[in-house]
Amino acid sequence: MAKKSGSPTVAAESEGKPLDKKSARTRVRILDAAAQVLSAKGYAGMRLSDVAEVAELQAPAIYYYFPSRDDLIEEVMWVGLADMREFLTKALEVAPADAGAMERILIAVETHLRHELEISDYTTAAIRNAGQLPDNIRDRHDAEEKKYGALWRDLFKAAAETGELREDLDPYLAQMLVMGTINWTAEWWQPNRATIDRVVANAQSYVRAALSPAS
Amino acid sequence: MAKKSGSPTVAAESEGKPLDKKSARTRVRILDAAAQVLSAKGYAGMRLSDVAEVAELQAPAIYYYFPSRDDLIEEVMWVGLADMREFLTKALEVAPADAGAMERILIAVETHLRHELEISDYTTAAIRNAGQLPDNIRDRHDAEEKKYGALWRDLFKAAAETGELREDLDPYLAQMLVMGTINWTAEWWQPNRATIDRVVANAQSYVRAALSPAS
DNA sequence: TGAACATGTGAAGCCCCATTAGAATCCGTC
DNA sequence: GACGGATTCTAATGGGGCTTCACATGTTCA
Repeated sequence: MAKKSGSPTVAAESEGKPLDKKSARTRVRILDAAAQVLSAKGYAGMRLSDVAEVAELQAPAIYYYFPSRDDLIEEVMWVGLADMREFLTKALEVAPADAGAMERILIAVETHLRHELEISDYTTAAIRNAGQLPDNIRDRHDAEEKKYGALWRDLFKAAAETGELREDLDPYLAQMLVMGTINWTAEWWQPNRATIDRVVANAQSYVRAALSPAS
Repeated sequence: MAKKSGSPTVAAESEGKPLDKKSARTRVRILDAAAQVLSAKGYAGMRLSDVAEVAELQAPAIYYYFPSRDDLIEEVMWVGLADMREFLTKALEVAPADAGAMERILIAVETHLRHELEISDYTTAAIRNAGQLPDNIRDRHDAEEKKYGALWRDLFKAAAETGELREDLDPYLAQMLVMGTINWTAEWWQPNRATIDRVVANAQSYVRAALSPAS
């Protein structure tokens, strides 16, 4: 179940430090490692020694970059969602102006899936551990999750208003069912069983048919 | 996120011991408690002291019933899946003889959802922690999961053969997308947002439309 | 009643792991 | 080519949690 690590985007926010110094790169290496271990072992199962090993340094070095284990985890979880939201926002911005509500939903499906399956670790860490966080970390995560959900809610609201969503589906429930459809892919997808393109195509076809009124 | 505990069915297999003795009931109390804690805290986060508290006894007492923490967890995870499989098997057996392939899939959707949302803790524990188990526990779990997946695979195979599954969907991918649709409900459903009946109705409508060829 | 067996307890052992302390090493700059 | 900050290491500290052990309490049945 070991996954790829790469974290190309990783909203490099930090606190005003330059981004290309050796220091910054080490910080990212630690975050990547943490995402990988967190995704595989879960909140309580992630050990700093494991993270250190993946990041190729000694555990105490982590404290040079993060005040505590929980702070590191909080950052990973937050980046996972924030990155995803940024991705989706951008994707919707560049969508053709004449795209209908359903087409915008399908764009969101593709964006979410590609991000989830390609960038991966951060997102799967965020998804899998959302329910297991202690209260102190949960707050920032929940806030970010709400923002991401709001993007989707707007898409469904629009579809309901333009009649592109079947009447016998509750918009809220439909949204949750779609998010389940795509979130779950991270649990079963493996590169050797089907290409990402195939998964995206099938998921889009599936969602469009599930939501659209009979023509 | 605390959930209900109840474990009505709990395939009471054990090793030939009588089922109604005080002892057996205590054993079930411990299993129920473990399922609840496991579901909430994850594999590594589940503490025997938490389980003991929920089960209303002292932690060492658990060792009278289970050889180790891992054995207890293994049993919870296994029961979660085995119970579900039994449920689904029975539901398909009593299905009307003239039910089509699609109807049988919708029966499976309903059965899975009701079991997941009503019986809950065992299933959510099994679902959430499947990826975080150490190898020694994983084996029995994977084997059972494969059996459950086989039931679904047959349903989709049948639908593909009778033409009740759209041609542009890969049967395997379609199965995974449907299972995502329903598995994910455990992550967001709350009794106060929608009744189980509504969720079931929406999910069935969603899945049928997603899979069926345009009429 | 009392003897065997079934259940449950409290205290202690021991390993693992986050975290801290203090020193070593690297690296650019004067 | 050595000073100073940045970065990383090794070696301890301390608490938490699974597990064991020896004993208490309860229960069943002759």
